[in-house]
Amino acid sequence: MHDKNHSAYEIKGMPKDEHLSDLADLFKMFADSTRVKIMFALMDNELCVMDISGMLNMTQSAISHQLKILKSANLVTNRRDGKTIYYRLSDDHVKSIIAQGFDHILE
Amino acid sequence: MHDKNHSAYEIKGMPKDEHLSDLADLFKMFADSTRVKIMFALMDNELCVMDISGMLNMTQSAISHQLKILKSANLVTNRRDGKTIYYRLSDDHVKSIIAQGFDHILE
DNA sequence: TGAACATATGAACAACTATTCATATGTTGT
DNA sequence: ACAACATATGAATAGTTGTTCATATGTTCA
Repeated sequence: MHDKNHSAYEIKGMPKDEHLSDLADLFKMFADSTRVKIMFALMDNELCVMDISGMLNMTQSAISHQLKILKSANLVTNRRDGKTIYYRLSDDHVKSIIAQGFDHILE
Repeated sequence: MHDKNHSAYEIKGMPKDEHLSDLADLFKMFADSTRVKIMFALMDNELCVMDISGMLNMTQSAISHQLKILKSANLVTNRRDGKTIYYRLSDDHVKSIIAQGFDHILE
């Protein structure tokens, strides 16, 4: 049976559109394999752009663009040391989100 | 070897490209606010297409297309009861992935 | 069988996105 | 100041994706 008089406001526990949009935006960051690879690479150590570029066998520009996107989402931060800029994950949520994703895949 | 795909596999602890692609594909499912809303709506009860369509104030077609995508990713399943087809989440990973995402946002 | 209902589907279009290429910015050592 | 290096950035492009519209499939009941 279904109730035709349901309105959006009657949905229990449904967060506001704004929050659901933010949630989707967060997952967008993990929805590209290049970005996932970058985050995976940053799990253990901080790395500079050329390190990542070499590891993933992709151009410096492509990596730099993606790092900018990840930084704008506050998933990575960086520090400058001379000419080199080292990137690292900003917090442990990144690790746990990726780990949880793998849990789902490897079952 | 200077095989283009070889270098990525030399990274310690870096899963294979195929798995990282699967991971990104999984997160793609959560990277659209319509799909997140649908999954959220299915957290408590199973619902038919028109229920969801009404809740989200979107066309039946749009919801049906997205449900097909979610089903192809094995995130939802369905059962037919007469004319109506009820959808539900296929497992609890969906809930925990969304919950983890919210943890990150609400801090 | 036919009408009403519930859902699925294909094509088309607009919006978005990741990469490439060329170039700019910023840093170090000479 | 200049050359070499490391990274950032803007524009262009190709590929992807979500929604709409029209229509098809499948089910129930009279």
